[in-house]
Amino acid sequence: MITRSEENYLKTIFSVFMQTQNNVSTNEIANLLETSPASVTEMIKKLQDKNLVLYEKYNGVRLSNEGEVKAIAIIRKHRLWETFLVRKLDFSWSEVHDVAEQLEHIKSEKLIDKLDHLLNYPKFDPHGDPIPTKTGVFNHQERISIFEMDIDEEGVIMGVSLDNKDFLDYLTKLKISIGTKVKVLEQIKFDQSMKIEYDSKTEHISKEIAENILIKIN
Amino acid sequence: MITRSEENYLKTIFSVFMQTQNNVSTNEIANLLETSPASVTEMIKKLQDKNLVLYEKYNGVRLSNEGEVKAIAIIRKHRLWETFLVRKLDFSWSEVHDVAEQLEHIKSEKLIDKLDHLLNYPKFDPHGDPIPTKTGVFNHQERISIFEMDIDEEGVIMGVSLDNKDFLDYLTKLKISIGTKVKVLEQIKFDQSMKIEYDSKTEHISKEIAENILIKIN
DNA sequence: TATTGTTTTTAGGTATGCCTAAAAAAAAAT
DNA sequence: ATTTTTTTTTAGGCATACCTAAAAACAATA
Repeated sequence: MITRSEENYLKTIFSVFMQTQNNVSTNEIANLLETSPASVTEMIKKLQDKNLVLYEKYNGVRLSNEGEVKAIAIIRKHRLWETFLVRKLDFSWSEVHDVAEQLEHIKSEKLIDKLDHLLNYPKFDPHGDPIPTKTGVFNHQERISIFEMDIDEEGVIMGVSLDNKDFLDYLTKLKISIGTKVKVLEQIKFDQSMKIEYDSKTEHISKEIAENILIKIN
Repeated sequence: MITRSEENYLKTIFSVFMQTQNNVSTNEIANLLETSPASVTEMIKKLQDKNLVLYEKYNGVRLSNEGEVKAIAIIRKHRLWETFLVRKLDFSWSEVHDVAEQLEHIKSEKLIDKLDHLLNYPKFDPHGDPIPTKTGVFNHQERISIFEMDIDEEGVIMGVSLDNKDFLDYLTKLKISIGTKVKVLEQIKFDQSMKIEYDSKTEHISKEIAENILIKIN
């Protein structure tokens, strides 16, 4: 049996590795899970004993194949629950994270299959992140942030890279959501903020906002 | 913060007290929770420190008002989740227990309110047990078992008093469900089994089955 | 290369929720 | 009323998942 805590470690290691493609450091895991480096070392050893991670002292950690399967299953559950909360229970996209964080640990294969069916096998969650299939396949969509777009370039918003309530609430206030068509009008040198156009209006967004809104590429 | 384990103790104490109206013994809790009496004593002390139970050494335990509110909230969650699983995810009534046992511990008032709304504020769960309202009010329905009925007496099935997979699967096989009208035809002295009539057919059921099917009274 | 600074690990503790075995209290039987 | 049996509690341990402080390893810089 895999514990809730172990599941959280696997999820964290998976998502950092996805971004960096490098072994994940003890410190980084400790920061993300808001725990001490010492606790992380201890837990990693436990995960190693269970063949869920590959670990060498002082050299970070990565998931084993088995660990990756488990991590993807948790991510699948998290994203399906988020989709359920938004679509069926009228949660806003800024409210779903904490609840999904709990629901993702419920153990029942049947439950998650039925949920998937109820939602009609969604490919993306409310934040635009891909929902892996039962067999662990991600529907990958190349995305870049608005910050990386060129002047006059256009794109369609496909997701966000930050799951923070204030950020998401602000986007809602700006009426920016998945599917919105945007065009970059100007980039201000001084603070790297940007002027963008969408829904026939212009808005001025900070660098931090621009960096965390993702648009489709190709 | 109340832990998952504490919640399970409260739930158990509540349901035993409901049936017996007496202080609940250490041993009984231990049996129901499949733990040792020593662990129960220890936990009860912790619950006492949190003012969730009233406890005197060697004299059993009962819930405080605060503990009862908490217990009812958990039962509400459990029964709403069971209703959701059956109505929305096509679980059979024999499959819901274990999953609901996990889901009942999810902490989110909003989640449960929304679920209640989605299900249109159900008053009874799939086993015919009342679902307390948000304010803790039970919709009480007087029920007796088929075993307690007299010969030629008729009634409508309102629920079951046993949440056991084999039992519920057998009822499904017999096409006995909530709402079914039944009439007692005969009671066999020897083994106290019964002949009953429903849906224009007769069936022969054991004492144990008859005891666990509940019909409406008055 | 030696020193300084950072990261990681080890060592030793804590709270939770279990356990077994033994002691104490209560209940039942003689 | 005393003995026996049952129930409950206490005492001492164990695993999980955290912690802090100190030691060890690694990385960066003079």
